[in-house]
Amino acid sequence: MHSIKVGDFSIRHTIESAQPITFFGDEKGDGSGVAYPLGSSLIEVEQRGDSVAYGAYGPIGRRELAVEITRRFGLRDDMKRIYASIGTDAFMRSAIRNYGGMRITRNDPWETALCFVISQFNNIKRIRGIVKRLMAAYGREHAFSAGSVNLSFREFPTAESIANRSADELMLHGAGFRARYIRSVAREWSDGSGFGKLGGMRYADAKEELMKLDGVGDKVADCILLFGYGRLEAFPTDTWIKRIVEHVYFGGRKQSIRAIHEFADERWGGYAGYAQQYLFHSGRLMKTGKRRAAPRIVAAASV
DNA sequence: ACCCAGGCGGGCG
DNA sequence: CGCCCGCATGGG
Repeated sequence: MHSIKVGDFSIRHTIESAQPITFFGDEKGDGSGVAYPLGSSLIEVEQRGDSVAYGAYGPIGRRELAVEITRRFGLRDDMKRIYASIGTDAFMRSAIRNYGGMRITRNDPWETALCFVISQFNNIKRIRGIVKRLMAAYGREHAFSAGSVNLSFREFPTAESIANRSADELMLHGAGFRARYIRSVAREWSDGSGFGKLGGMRYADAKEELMKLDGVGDKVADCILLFGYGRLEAFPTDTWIKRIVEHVYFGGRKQSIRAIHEFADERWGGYAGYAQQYLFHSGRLMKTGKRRAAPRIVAAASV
């Protein structure tokens, strides 16, 4: 295990805020860490105080691993600057106080796309279940043994491996009416049309490009841009965010999605994505009354 | 038994 | 455009 020191970081709040990494990672019971597959390696991360310990099983090199951890958990984000930028009202400052250190994770674009296509009109528990079953069915399996340690895990399924499946087959894993969206997006993604270029495009253009996909609308496109491409100006507006923004900033008056986007852009600009995550997490925990919700262990790959 | 979930596409006025 | 509807499934 290697270790680095990081300030203003909470792996627990980051994981519990239900970003893509939690959809396929195996969380430690106390929220202090997570294990997740990256290609043919299994990455482990654990926080102890202000230091982050990490390690990996598999071929990933030490340098590559350090880059991965830093990127995946947004450890280069300037939180002081972000807090100052978005913490312009009491509600947001309270969210920052309660969940400070929560970062926007940077995940693989395809994996993010799949997770959030599945997320539509669905609940987080079931989203995780569906993703897990897809991983079990289509993810390449890897096994490691070193001394007394034996472990196996599966990769996240590639777009190609899902594109070849029929919608009917995908339904068997509980995907429901999203099965045809999953298949369609996987086909487009594996067609080599190159969603890599989205990283270099203007935000509005990249979003428009994503929304051409069958099953990707305004909200899912923003999730892919935020969590998959690190576009911090994206402001995914789901039912939670809509309710919270209406309640906190519009005195409970109903707003259109468009109006909420305009508001977010004007108020939080380039860090709207961070504002969204703090709103989402604090709002959701308030509603469910689970201010200190303990994460469920969804372990399949145990060490 | 019900109700709803990190929406989306399609059809309508 | 804005609104309304149906949608597979399973956990609470």
